[in-house]
Amino acid sequence: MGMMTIGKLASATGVKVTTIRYYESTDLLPEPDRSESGQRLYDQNAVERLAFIRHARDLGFSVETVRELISLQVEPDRDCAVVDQIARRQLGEVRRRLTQLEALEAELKRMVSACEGGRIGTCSVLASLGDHETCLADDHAGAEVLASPPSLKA
Amino acid sequence: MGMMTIGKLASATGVKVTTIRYYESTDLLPEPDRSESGQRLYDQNAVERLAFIRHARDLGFSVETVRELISLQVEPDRDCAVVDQIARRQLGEVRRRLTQLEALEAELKRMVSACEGGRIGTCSVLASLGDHETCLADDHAGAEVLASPPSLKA
DNA sequence: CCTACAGTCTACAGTAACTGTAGACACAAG
DNA sequence: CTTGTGTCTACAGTTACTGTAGACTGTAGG
Repeated sequence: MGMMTIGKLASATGVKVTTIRYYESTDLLPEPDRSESGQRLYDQNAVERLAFIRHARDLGFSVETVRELISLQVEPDRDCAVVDQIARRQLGEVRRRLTQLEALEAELKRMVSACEGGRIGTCSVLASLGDHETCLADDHAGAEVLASPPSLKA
Repeated sequence: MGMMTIGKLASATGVKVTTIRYYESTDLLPEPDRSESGQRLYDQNAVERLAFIRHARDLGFSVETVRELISLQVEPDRDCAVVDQIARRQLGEVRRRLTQLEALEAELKRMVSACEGGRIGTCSVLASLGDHETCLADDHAGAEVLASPPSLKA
C-alpha cells in the first residue's frame, strides 16, 4: 500500500501528472524512487509534501515562496515569525487584489447596465473603453489580476 | 504637433515603449509611419487606439478579446449585443475571482491570527498549509488569481 | 562643430508556471 | 494476445510581456 504511481499521486492530490513532473524538474519535489521499469513510485510522504505545495499554491503563494516555506519547515527550531511574515505579506497582496477587482467589477457593471442594445456605432461599452477619463486610478494591474487561469480552462 | 515619437506616445498613454512595439509586432497596433531615419511616428489616432487597448487590458480583457473588440469597432452597423455579451462574460469572470479571493483572504487571516510566535516546529501557519482538510473547495485557482503582476514589480 | 547622453532601432532570449505533443515503452483486463 | 490506458523523455508552446546587446539618432551644452 505504500507505493503509488504518478497517476495515483495525481488523483490523490488533485495535481496533474505533468505538473508533478514539472515540480520534480524544478526541485520542488525530490526525485522519487523508480520501479524496475523506470516508473516513478511515491509514498505517503510525497502525498503530504505535494498537498502542502498545492495548498500553498491555491492560497496564491508563488512557487518561490513555497520553496522558501519548505526550506523553513526543515529547520523546526527557527523563529516562526519568518513564516508569519510571509503569510502576512500574502494577505496584504490578496487584499490589494481584492480592492482592484472590486473597482473592476464596479466599472464593468456600469458598462453592462449602460448598454441598451443599439448598434455598435453608438455602443456605450465601447465608448467607455475608449474614454480614458474613466480609467482606473493609476494602478494598471487589470488583466494580470485575472487572466484566464490554466486550471479553469479545462 | 501631430506626430510624436514612441517615447511620447508611451508617456501619453502610460504604456511602455517595449510594450507598444510588442503590440505592433502582434498586429494589435498598425504599423506607424516612420521618420526619414526610421523612427516610428504616431498621431492622435494612435493615442486613442492605444488608450482603448490599455483601458480594456486594465479591465482584465485578454489581448485576444481586445483584438475582437477592435475588430467590432470597425463595423459600426453590427449589433451591439456582441459587445455587451463580452462585457458580461468579463464581469462574470471578475465576480468568480472575487469570490475566490475572498475565500483566500479568510483563510490567510485565520492563519495569521493563529500564529502566536513560537518555533517553526509548532507553527500553526505551516500546520494549516500541511493540513489538506482546510483546502479551498475544489476550484484550485489560487496563484493564478494573484500571481505578482508585472506592472506592480517596478 | 564636438561631445555627451538620452532616445530609438532590430533581433532575440528570458520570465512564471505550467500545458501540450510526439514517439516509445509498461501494465492490467478480457 | 490484443487492446487500451498509463508512463517515460525531451522539447515546443502558452500569455503578455520584459530585458539585453549592439548600433544608430536626435538634442542640448560648451
